[in-house]
Amino acid sequence: MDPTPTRQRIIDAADDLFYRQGFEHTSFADIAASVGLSRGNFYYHFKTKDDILDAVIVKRLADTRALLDQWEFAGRNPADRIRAFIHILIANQAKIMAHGCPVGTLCAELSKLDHGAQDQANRLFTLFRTWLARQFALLGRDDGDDLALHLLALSQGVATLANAFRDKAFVDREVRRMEAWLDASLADATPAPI
Amino acid sequence: MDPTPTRQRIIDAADDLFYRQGFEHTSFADIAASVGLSRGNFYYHFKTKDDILDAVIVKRLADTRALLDQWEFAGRNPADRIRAFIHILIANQAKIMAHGCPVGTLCAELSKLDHGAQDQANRLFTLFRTWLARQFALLGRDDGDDLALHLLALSQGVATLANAFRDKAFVDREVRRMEAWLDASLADATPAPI
DNA sequence: TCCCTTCTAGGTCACCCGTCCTACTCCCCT
DNA sequence: AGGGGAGTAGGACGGGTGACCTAGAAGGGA
Repeated sequence: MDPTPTRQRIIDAADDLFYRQGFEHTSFADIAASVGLSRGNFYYHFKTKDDILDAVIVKRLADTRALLDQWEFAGRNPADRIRAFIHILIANQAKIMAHGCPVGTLCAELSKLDHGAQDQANRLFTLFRTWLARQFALLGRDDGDDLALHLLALSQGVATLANAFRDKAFVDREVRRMEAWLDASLADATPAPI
Repeated sequence: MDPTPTRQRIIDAADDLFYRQGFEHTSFADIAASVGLSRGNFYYHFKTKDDILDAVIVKRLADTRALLDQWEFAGRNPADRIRAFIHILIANQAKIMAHGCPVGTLCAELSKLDHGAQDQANRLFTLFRTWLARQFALLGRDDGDDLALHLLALSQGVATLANAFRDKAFVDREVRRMEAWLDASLADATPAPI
């Protein structure tokens, strides 16, 4: 029998296609072909396209929470956990160079569409933000949220430029720069200049 | 008579709509309504939608070159010119919080669409990149391109998060951080940690 | 005056989209 | 054996899309 139910297979396929092609540019036919189902049958599982988007965002939120929990468990200290975050740029380098950051590009697209799911998608950012802020707070920084946003912004920008220039060396350089910045931030009692 | 020819008015309207709504989500009807023309008449000015996109990118390239030339002329030294770049985040703050960076969001969308105009759009990034790299080089840095990409990446990320969180204070903080980083980069003979 | 270029309005065309309906198959439960 | 729910296939629908055509208005030059 089928190990994963059809509904989940639809969500997985939509997740991947929304990432690679964008939400608006992905049609029911695309998802149907990817899953191997007939087009019209989707109505049984999802009433509208927005319902699929909601399900995809819920899945991404769950996946992200699981990822953060894993880092929380595996990292011996907050600094190592932050390094784990920085290293998604390396781990997902090929995908990021091909399609950008899944979170950033989705939020940007929904903003252009003035879509009602914007707030839900932005919660993906918030997940990383609060998690990073807590790690910095555990390191004794009282400006944890500020540092979290800064690191998040830099990684977003690296993803955007990596997508545009497809430059592997650039990503590697920026990752090293972030690691050096992290070390400097921890060494200083007072906040570093950047 | 009309001060600006119709073709230019179409390009201007498309430029604005592509920025606010995205390229794919903007239809001929949208542009026609914005300009005040009939729908079918577009074929006379532009054969295809891609032709309009090309014209919009050409216009943005020209506008960007003019902006960089203005900074080149007005800035007393390279450091002031780089500060002018940093301050577009303040000057265009409202638009950026509403719709993100025009360059970054366009390149990201064209990447998802696998559109043939990707390379042309990426030249917008290259314009800023080479200009910034030259300013850093004039300041005696031999890693001007690296610094240029870093500053470009950070400003892209700030635009992305500003669009998601609509947080004015965050943008102001990051601008101050960039200014402090610039000052530190100039003071050091050796490259700063970040 | 008449022509000819430039520009415009309005409409048509085929296509694809999201949505929705109905008939059918399969399989579990009684 | 038979009933019923879950899941599927295929197609129909209205609407919007980019693309395209044609008739005609406007205006300057010969």
